[in-house]
Amino acid sequence: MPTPVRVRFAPSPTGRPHVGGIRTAMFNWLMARHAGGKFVLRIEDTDVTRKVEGAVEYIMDGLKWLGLDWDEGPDVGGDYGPYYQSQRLDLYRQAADRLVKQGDAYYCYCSPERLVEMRKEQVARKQPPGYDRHCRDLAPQERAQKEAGGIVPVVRFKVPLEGQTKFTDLIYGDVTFEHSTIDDFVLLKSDGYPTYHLANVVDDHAMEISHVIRGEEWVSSTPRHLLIYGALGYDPPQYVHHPLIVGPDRAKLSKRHGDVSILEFRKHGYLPETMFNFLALIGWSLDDKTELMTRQELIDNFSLERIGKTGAIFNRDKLDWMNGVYIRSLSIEDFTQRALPFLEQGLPSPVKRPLDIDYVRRMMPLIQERTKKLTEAPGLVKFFFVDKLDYDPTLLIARNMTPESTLAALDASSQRLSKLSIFNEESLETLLRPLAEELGLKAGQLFGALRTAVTGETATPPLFQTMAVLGRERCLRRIDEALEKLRRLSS
RNA sequence: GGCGCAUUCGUCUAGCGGUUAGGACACCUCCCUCUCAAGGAGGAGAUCGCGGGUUCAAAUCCCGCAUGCGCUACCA
Repeated sequence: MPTPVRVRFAPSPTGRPHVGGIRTAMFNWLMARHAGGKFVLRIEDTDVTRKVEGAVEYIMDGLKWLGLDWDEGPDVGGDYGPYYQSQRLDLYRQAADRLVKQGDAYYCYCSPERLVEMRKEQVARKQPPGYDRHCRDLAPQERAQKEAGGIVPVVRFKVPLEGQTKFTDLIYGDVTFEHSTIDDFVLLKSDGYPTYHLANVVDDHAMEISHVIRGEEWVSSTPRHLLIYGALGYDPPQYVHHPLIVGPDRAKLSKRHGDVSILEFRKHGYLPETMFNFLALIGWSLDDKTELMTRQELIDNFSLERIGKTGAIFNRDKLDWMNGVYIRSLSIEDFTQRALPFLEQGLPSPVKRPLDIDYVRRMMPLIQERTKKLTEAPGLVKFFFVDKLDYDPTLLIARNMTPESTLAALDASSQRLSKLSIFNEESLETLLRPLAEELGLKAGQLFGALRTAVTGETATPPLFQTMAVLGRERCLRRIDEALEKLRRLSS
């Protein structure tokens, strides 16, 4: 029987959840769900200096938003806890002690200053920087002396001087590293916390992780991990390194490329469905044509073999397009509910809150297919709410028209409109189309003038539907105001 | 500098010895049309990083080179 699939997402709580990290989590999650395995969340809070308050909540928030639920983790527990590395310090200490006792690791008393200096010299001499193994073979009395001097040592791994470590990555294939290129890295820091390398190995083993799916930035660390597994006598997991998401300059995507937190995307009006689908498609593909996939389709079809090998630029244009597709696919009620918070937030402050939900419901169908991001919604419906429209009066004058002809057209419209018995899309169309002809105008000319008069915009949803939602009173008042503007313009 | 990995339209990608190198976003044109969208139909855009091989045949296999990225911390 093959070992059960157990994968993990192991973020470091140093800030808001980066889309790259979330994509790593997603690949792990997809792997678990596809194989019927377990997805565990483990918090790697071993760097006290970079720890950010609230970061764990941000990370969980981001994961939950995308529906990446975990079977084991800090909040839900599990048989392999605790899931905060800061609560597993004994385990790392024991492992480090054992390695020292076995002769696979040693105490190092070198000061940070010495290490910096050493590296500076190495670089100056064009030597590869790396620990010079100063403390690797310290005599017992030398050690005692350092200890007596109050120096708290770190524990370093004793990397074999010769030989090589090979591994087969499920994406990149066979990778080989010469031991001579690996220096004696730190396992346990002087503050008693482990480094990533030690903690990662100890925990992945203890938690029976079957596949380590992580970013490509970790491939050069993998031989170190393998060396630790070997020294500890553990069987290593399968390694799966995936390519990174990069910025337009092809460098690893980071803060300096702008908003990279998954939470920012939510704030900017992207749907979780979009992000899920889009992120899955960066570096992974099903075939030569399928791009729009539901969460379930992604689970069903996911496979490690179809993850590519090259870093991908995050294509905002395509993200926006996809978000539009998902927005259009929403039921009108769903769309309304999702857009509502953005309207409450984004409409001009004089607009009374809470918003009149029935009124909102009537305009939402008009903007759904025009919305790419939920943040655009307020701008698209603003004219339904504001009292005074503020626009350039010359926008009222359509092509081949004058202030005078526009005035006449609007005036005629106003009179007819006030006498219209039913004020809906149909009746408006049957009234206004013939009117245009009667006035000797093209439909576009009359409608254009009315559009601007009634909305203050030149691009809006279809005129009759828009007017129907606005209602007769508002329309007539706005046409009056437009007439006023025109008169001021010509005088 | 060292080590590792990568390299197909502007971008994301399909391709796994024989294809007119396919699709998507963006772009352009046309249609629809009261504007804007959406939708439909087209178009342009890739000598598959470069140079050598192997082979009847290479984007696909091999070797060099170039370029890019990653790592090179008591950070992850």
